[in-house]
Parts: sequence; C-alpha cells; structure tokens
Amino acid sequence: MLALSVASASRFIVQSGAELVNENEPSSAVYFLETGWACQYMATGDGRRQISSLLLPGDICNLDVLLFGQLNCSVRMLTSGSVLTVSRERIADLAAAHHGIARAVTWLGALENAILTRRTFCLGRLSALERMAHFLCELSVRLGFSDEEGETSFTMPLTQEQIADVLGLTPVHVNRMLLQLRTAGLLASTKRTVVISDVAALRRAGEFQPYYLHASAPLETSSAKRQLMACDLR
Amino acid sequence: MLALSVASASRFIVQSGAELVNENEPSSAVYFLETGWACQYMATGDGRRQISSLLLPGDICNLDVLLFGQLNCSVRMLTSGSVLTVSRERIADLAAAHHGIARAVTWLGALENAILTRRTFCLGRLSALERMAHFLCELSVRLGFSDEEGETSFTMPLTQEQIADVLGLTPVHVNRMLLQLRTAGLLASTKRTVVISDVAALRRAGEFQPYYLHASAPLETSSAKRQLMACDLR
DNA sequence: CGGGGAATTGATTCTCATCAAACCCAGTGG
DNA sequence: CCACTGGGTTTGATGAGAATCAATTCCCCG
Repeated sequence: MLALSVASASRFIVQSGAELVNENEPSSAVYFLETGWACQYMATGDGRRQISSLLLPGDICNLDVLLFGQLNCSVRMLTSGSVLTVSRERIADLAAAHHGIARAVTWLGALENAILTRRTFCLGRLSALERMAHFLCELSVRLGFSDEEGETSFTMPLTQEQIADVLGLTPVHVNRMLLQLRTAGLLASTKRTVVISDVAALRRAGEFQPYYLHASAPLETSSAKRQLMACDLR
Repeated sequence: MLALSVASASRFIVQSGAELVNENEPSSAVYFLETGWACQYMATGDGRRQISSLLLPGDICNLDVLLFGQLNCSVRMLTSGSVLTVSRERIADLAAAHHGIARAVTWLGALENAILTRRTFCLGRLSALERMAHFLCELSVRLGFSDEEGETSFTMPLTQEQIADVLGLTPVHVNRMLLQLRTAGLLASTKRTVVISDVAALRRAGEFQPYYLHASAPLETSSAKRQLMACDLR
C-alpha cells in the first residue's frame, strides 16, 4: 500500500516495520527484496501472530498475486531495506511472451512450497528445541552457508519475539531454547550474531536435511530471481 | 514406485496403504487422484509422522517433481482408489507447447501454497480445539460444501490417528477434541460421517475464513485439473 | 544520565502427551 | 450362531513441555 502510493517509481526505501501488503486489502504487484529482511504473516483477532515465511535479501514475495490478485497474508519489513516492485500485468505479459519468465515464477513457487511443507513438519512434530535448531540450520543454508560441518556464523536481525512468531512459541521459551543450545555447546551466539559451533550436531538436533531447499541448484534459483528482476529494469 | 513399475499403462487401482512416492527415492511422474483419499507426509526416524497435505478425489500431487525431479515427502493412499499417472516429460512438453497447461500447473501450485501457508498458521498458533474446528471447516469446503451457515454433512474415511497426524496432535487428544465439539453442539458426528451442526459457529471456533481456498473460483481450479488430466488421455 | 525495547530469569499454571485399560464393532472361522 | 480377533475408539490417571505472569537486567541511543 504505502509503497505503491507512488505508482510510477519502482524502487522504494522502506523502514523497519513498514507494511508492504495487508491481508485484507487487494494487492497488485510482486515485490523483490533487494536488501533487508521481511516476513509474511497472519494474525488472529486476539493478537496471536504466525510468520509463515521469512523473506531474505534477494527473495521475491507475493507471487500468488499473479494468479489470485490477492494475498491471504500480510507482508511487513523486519528491518529497513529497499524493494523493487513489478506490477502484476507486467509480469503476466512477459510470462506469456517468454518461457524463461514463466518458468522462473513456477520454480520459485515450487521452492516456496517445499519450504512451507517442511515448516508444517517442524511445527507439527518437532519439540521447541528441535524447531529452534532446525530454524537456525535452514537460515544458514538460505543465507548461503551450506557447509555440513565445522563452524558457521552470520548476522541475524531478528528479535527473539520474531523468532517466536516463526516457530510458534513464546519469546520467553525461545530465549530458554537458545540458552539450552548454547550450554549444549551447539551454539555460541551473541546479540544478533549467530555462531553455530557444530553444524553437524545442530543439524542432527533439528532433524535437518538441506535437500528440500534445493541449494545445490543455486543456478536455477538465482537465475529465476534474476529473470524476474529484469522485468523491472528493462 | 509400485505404481510405475508398469510403465505403459497409466491408470492404477491402488489399495489403502499403498505408497505412491517414497521420500528417499526419485520420482518422475505426476499423480492424478481419480477416486480415494491420499496424503503427503514426512516422518522422523523415531516414528513421528506429519501429514503435510491431504489429497482428495480430483486432486493432483507431486507437481514439484516437474521442476525438482524429486519430492521431499512420501505419498500414501489412505483408502483404496484409482490413480492416473503422467510422466514428467510429457507434462513438460505439453506445458511448453500450450499456455493453458503451464498456467494450470502454476495455478494448482499456488493453491497448494495458499493451503500450506494457512496450515502453518494453524499448527503454530491455534489450540488443539481450534485446529480441529478449522480442519473440519477446510475439509467441508474442499469437498464442495461451501455453505456459510446451517448444517453440513459428509463422509470422511480418516481414522482419528490420521487426523492427529494432520493436526500435529495425538490420537487420544483428537478424540477428546471431537468429544468437546460434540458436547458444545457444534458437531454431531458418528463413525465416519461428519455432521457439522452449526457451520457458522464452527468457523468462528476455528478462526476459519474460506477465502484462501479460492473456492469461489471453482472454474479456474477445476479447469486446471481437467487440462492436466487431458494430458494423460490424449 | 535517564529511557525504553529487548533479553534474561524465576515461579506457577495449563495444555497436551503419555501410559494404560476397557470397549465397540466388523469380519472370520469354527 | 457364537466365540475370537484386531483395529479403532473411548475413558481415566499421571507427567512433561511450553505458556503465562512477573521481575530484573542488559544495552543501545538520545
């Protein structure tokens, strides 16, 4: 909404907390997240919130809009960042003209699908500790750190409350689970820096198998994103 | 696996419990479920199981295979039924040649996506009772009963254990939640027949909003399915 | 030097899991 | 025709994991 109020421009600098899409309003553009983190979420009337997917730099959100003209969840920036928008019509036209574009949309949709499928498993059947471990493993791979052992570290701008909304837990419990992973020697994180001391062990603890992310086909994924981005720049 | 062992034929009669896809083996076909119910699920080593999606008569599963060549979950029949298979190559060829087919695949993928997103919300933030209510509402709409009030009834071949695997609960607790809904007057089910006594109330109890199912665009959905089915029959 | 959001810690409560037993009922075979 | 069987359902008693409530501490920033 906010972002689209200036219809002519296509790149926006948005503040942390800015709402890109509201679940109750129609939306007619796809967003490409250049920098910053964002999330898709749904909320109940009484304040419970569930983040259904995290959007990392380079991610595209709102693909459903291409078909449905409406997203059933809201999208909000978790940090400040910059966003490119492409109108629904523009992508539809290009997809009709170029196989590559259509394929890119399908590919990214399928990838999102795989991630969501995995998340249902985590939320339904893993304990809080396992979910936490799985989450950190998934994040590291999505951010491009796919080493299977040794140590990995990266920065993560999320608050514990936001992590809680991803994992279906309370902030307090997230805190305790992080502590537990730290005392178990799997994690050595400070503030906003995640340090996975023992990748292999953390993966075991979280039942994490990286295959579903298809990170071994980075060419496909990144080329899909690049093609969609090019829609905007032409 | 089982089904594909006879490569030439394309319609199979399968027994309840038959495994159509195993998460650890590559798969190279899309399945169209003519009759019967099936499910996609993932399991841990120690026996926990989570059903990520239910496949109802008329549903298509395994679309991810078109892009990834591998599904990350298993698919199993919950009842006996009949299944049509279409090879990956065949659909890919047709999709390249006909817009309609490509669009159908994208549409169904997006719909699955919307359902998974919603399930994430249910598993993460709804109580057992709310999940149960939401599940029954979703089921009734997916089966074609989209009345918003009054009474609705349909037959459901699932055991309480299978429902538990959908909702991330234990069979015992599923039983108790059903009892609770019955004593609250929202439900009047016997054996395998679900009778929703008060649709509006059950929807409120489960925070259910039907929009995400896009049942109001049945033409799109069913025509997408029909087109894919036609791939097989030509 | 405050001020405020986030993180941490403790005490308590509640939801749901676990364990265990009884029951119901359809199908089978004597 | 009726005991036998076994999967599914129902019910009860107990326990564990996570939520809730409530302070306190830690930092970052003005």
